[in-house]
Amino acid sequence: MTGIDAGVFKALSDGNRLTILEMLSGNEICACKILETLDITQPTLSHHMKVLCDSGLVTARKSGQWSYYSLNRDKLEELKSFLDSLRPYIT
Amino acid sequence: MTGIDAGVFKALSDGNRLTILEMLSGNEICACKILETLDITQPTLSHHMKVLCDSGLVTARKSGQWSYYSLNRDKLEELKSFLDSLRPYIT
DNA sequence: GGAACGAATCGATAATCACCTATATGCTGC
DNA sequence: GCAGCATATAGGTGATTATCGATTCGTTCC
Repeated sequence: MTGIDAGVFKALSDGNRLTILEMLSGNEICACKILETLDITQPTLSHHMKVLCDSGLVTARKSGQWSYYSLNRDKLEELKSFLDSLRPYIT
Repeated sequence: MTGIDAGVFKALSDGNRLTILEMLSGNEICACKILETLDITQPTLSHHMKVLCDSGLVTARKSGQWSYYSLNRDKLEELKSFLDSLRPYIT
């Protein structure tokens, strides 16, 4: 109906990815910095960043050999709009 | 950090469950009504409703042999608060 | 009690996914 | 070119999950 994609929520449905999003709040962060924080290997982080980017929640910027990530405002707003459209039943 | 549970998003990460939530927007609906709409079997619907209830997004009410479901306002607010806490990076 | 109905549980299966190791790619110096 | 570093991809594995048919449970009505 609303046309929102379950894929966005699938991207959010992992503890490590939620931690990454919290790290990105207000910041643009390099992959290596995220790797220091999480207890996962580099390929696994790369996988998670791909999921987040593919979902549209995160955008990537490459500078030389480094990758910087940040939150995508539009997608966040889209998510909030969807949640706002869900009205609890008034008894 | 925020302490939000990835399980809530896991519950949202399925197309059928998103459709169910949209059906529940503003309404309290009987399971049999949902079953009419979705192209799934009754055991599968029962599974999805359990996932939604366990996540806290949906509450169930039994009346005789019927089960009625509705959205849980508090959990929805919790979700919105989390999304609000995610601030996009200002360039 | 017994039939009928809505809903939950059981058991199984195919698909998805998070994670790893190993390897490849791409960029930056020298 | 070559060494070194950051990141991406390939391939594989164990765990989770969406789905089904069959069955069970609980309620209603005769």
